Amino acid sequence: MLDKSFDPAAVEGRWYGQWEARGYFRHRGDARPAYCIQLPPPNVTGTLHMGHAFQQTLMDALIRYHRMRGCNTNWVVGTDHAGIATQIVVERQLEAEGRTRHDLGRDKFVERVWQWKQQSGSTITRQMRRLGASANWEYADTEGGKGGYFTMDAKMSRAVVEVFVRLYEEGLIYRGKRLVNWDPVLGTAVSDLEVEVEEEDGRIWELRYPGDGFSVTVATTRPETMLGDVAVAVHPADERYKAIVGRKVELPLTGRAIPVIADEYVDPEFGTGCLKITPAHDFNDYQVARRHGLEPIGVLRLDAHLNENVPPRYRGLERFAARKQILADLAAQGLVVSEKPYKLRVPRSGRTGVIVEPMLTDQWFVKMESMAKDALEVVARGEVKFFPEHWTATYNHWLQNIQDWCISRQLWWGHQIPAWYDEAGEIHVARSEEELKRKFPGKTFRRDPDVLDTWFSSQLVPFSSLGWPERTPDLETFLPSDVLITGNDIIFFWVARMIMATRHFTGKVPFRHVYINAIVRDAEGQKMSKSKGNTLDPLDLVDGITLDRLIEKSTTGLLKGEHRGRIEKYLRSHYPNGIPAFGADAVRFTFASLATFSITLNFDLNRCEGYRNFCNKLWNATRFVLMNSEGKDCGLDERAPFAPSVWDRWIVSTLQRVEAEVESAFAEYRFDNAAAAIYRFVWDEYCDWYVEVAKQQLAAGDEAAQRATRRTLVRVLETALRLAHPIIPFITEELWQHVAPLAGKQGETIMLQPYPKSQPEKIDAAAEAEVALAKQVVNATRNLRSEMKIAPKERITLYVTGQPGPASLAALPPLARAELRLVGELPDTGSPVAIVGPHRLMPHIEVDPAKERERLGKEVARLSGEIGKAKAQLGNPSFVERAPAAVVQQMRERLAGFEAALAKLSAQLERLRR
RNA sequence: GGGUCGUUAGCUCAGCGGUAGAGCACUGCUCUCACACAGCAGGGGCCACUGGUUCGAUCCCAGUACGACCCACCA
Repeated sequence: MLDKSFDPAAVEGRWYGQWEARGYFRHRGDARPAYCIQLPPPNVTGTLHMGHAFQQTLMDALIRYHRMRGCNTNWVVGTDHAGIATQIVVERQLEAEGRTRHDLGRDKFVERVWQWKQQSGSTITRQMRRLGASANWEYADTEGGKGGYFTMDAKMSRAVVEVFVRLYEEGLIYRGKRLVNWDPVLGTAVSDLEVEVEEEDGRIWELRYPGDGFSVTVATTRPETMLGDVAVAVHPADERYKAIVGRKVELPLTGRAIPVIADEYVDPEFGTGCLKITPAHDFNDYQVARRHGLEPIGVLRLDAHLNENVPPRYRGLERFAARKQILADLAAQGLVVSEKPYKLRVPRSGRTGVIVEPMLTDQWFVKMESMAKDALEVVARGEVKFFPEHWTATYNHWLQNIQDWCISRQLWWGHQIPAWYDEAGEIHVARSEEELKRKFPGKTFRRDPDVLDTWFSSQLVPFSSLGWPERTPDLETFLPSDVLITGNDIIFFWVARMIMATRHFTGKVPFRHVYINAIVRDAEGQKMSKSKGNTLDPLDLVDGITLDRLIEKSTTGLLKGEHRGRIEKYLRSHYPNGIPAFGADAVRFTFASLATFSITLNFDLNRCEGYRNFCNKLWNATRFVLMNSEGKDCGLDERAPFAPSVWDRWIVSTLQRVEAEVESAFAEYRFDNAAAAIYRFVWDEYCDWYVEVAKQQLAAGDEAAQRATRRTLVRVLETALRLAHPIIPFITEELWQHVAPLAGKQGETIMLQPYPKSQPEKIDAAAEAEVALAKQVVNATRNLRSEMKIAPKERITLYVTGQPGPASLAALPPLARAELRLVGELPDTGSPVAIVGPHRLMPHIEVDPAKERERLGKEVARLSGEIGKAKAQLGNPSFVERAPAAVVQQMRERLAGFEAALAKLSAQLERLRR
């Protein structure tokens, strides 16, 4: 016997361990069609946030759906070493101990990161399990941690080296001194994508550079870079400056003379039309200088302090201190023409938030042009499709304007670049140092200290996780995978690069579909952020949390103390009683219901509560069915007399439609529609109508009718559980264990049962039409009861004209609490009347004739209005001529229906007037 | 500067050429033998604005306003 209400904690605890232990999540080596999803590998030391929970819910729903549809499913999971992010975390730990990574040295530091990884590495995979993720944990898992692959484990690393070497051999990887974005705090290059440009309030200065008998005025937002100027540029067509092009000006504070050059890049309309050229610290200036054969002069050290190329006075100054000093010195010489507030776009490092400097350094790059072209083509050909489709434009735009990718990072945590330098400084790229030593006996080599951008290894995941470069059967079976579910923020970082890399190395696309999931916001549509206190921990929704604990959690580890008060206030007003335990199924159902093609998803706790209630509804419906079916004849013996009612046929028919609806919803990735279809069927149809009628059929029917009712109750429920399982796995498993035997089903788990398939032959249009009318009749009667303020418990006598069918006859007594009197004409009592299709309904009660006339008068007015509108439409000749015949016909029928109802009502009103 | 998405009931969102929908919230009445995490009934919308196309527009087109996001080299 089931408990009186659904207790998610008890149910969830029972199932996940068993599923995993019995190996249900694993792929098989058989001939069934393959279905594969690659999880975007979360940071190994990360914790689960709402975005993960959302994505994973969708992935798990698809995996479970396809597993039940008979596919050989393989949800490939793993974790990412997340170079910069992880290194920062460990460096902060060291900082707290008063040490830096340099105190430890590279080997010890890397060792320490591994320790941190071992210690905190399984958090996120544990959390995924709590949400029911049926991932293939043991797959691609060389560390035996049942957490999938790790991007730095031996197998994945081997693929990284292989890819690097091959690209180098193909001439697609090169090393060179280039201007790159430099994070002076981390001391590493970062890629364009890792730089976030924000508009900020700053200043702009105009500086005068004196020449012989003339001077030029240039504008700058970064005065400290003037020490590295190599020229002043003007537009070639600018009449004001034609005379001075080719002449020299003195670069103040340095005594250097620099030329005035002419270049198309300069906008003569902006400022004075003169532009200082600092090639070592500006991307545009770098290009200009190259065109004019000017050598860059770097003035910044890698830590963004001024270097030895500047006058002694400024050497060693930090960049902003230098700015101050330089401005003061220039002002003293009368060379600062103006200083104004200015909105400028400041490039900041995505990880540290520090202002990045363009810095001339030796770095490794990948040539992107040819691979990008191919990646554009496979999408254009439809081999990879985006959902929603408009993301294709974003993808295309980036690839059409792609720059070479700087892949080297001056970090310690990551894949060290497989390149060595011999004594002569010659570069050798090889699979290992041993290979080099065999090739060049006696030589000594020094390995390049740089590591690769984390995305360099992530981009290989679609094939490296399947065993590449070995030609494994899995590579054959599961590449391409079926769908990638990920956020729009990593279309460039990851999606595009996976397509390029996978195409290049395997000739295949990595996945056929890309579903770009919505960004999870809070209920008010605000971005979730720790400093606002509006983040939600998915597991707090599952398990519940008290207000005190929530405040404690949200305010520990904060950097800025002043946020604390605001966060606490937010939490107290939004969660005065903490968060109740909704359970994993409710959280999943909420995510599915909110998964429209919108760009954002506002996670509303009220919705979550509603879907917890839905789970409880399903639980109780099952409870009812079990109470009435266990130990009784549920029609398992096909030979026993069996008399299904029109309601029985109707619910089975409706089920077929819902099955079809869910199937197309999944095919279109419309999880919201799938969830809504299931919700409506279970609650609005099965519980609200079928179960209520079934009560009557069980109480009053003969043996054959009872058998048919039980059989229908049980089988429809059993099917609905399977239908809902991909979205709400725990509760459906628990309930299915009880229901399945009554439906004659065997099996250890619902997970491996076949998914319900719509059977069109079971669609019964006649039953549907009859039940639709019966519902209207019941609703109209209930409406009359409510309007007439008849007590809910009171049974009424109801006169009905028009020979009601069996569906109405069965439903009216229990659902409208009415004793029926079938009549040809209504008695002349002045009781209220409702008109439904061919029927007139009249509860036998005493009413105030005046009030009843008023009520009928309102209804007459409403109908007259509708008739007016319909007549106007049909009276319009161009409508009748041009609109499709079916639409016109529909309008005529509508009008006829209104007119018939109005005639009956008018007659009734007339009678009241007598 | 270029681009994408959005603006529908109090809130969060479906619908996308022919009678405006859901969940939650709200208002009544019911603790009725599966469920008060419930049942029944009900109120609530010039579908942002302005034009156009059409017999007909929330839906298609153009523009405007507001909002969100992405890309971009103006010192």
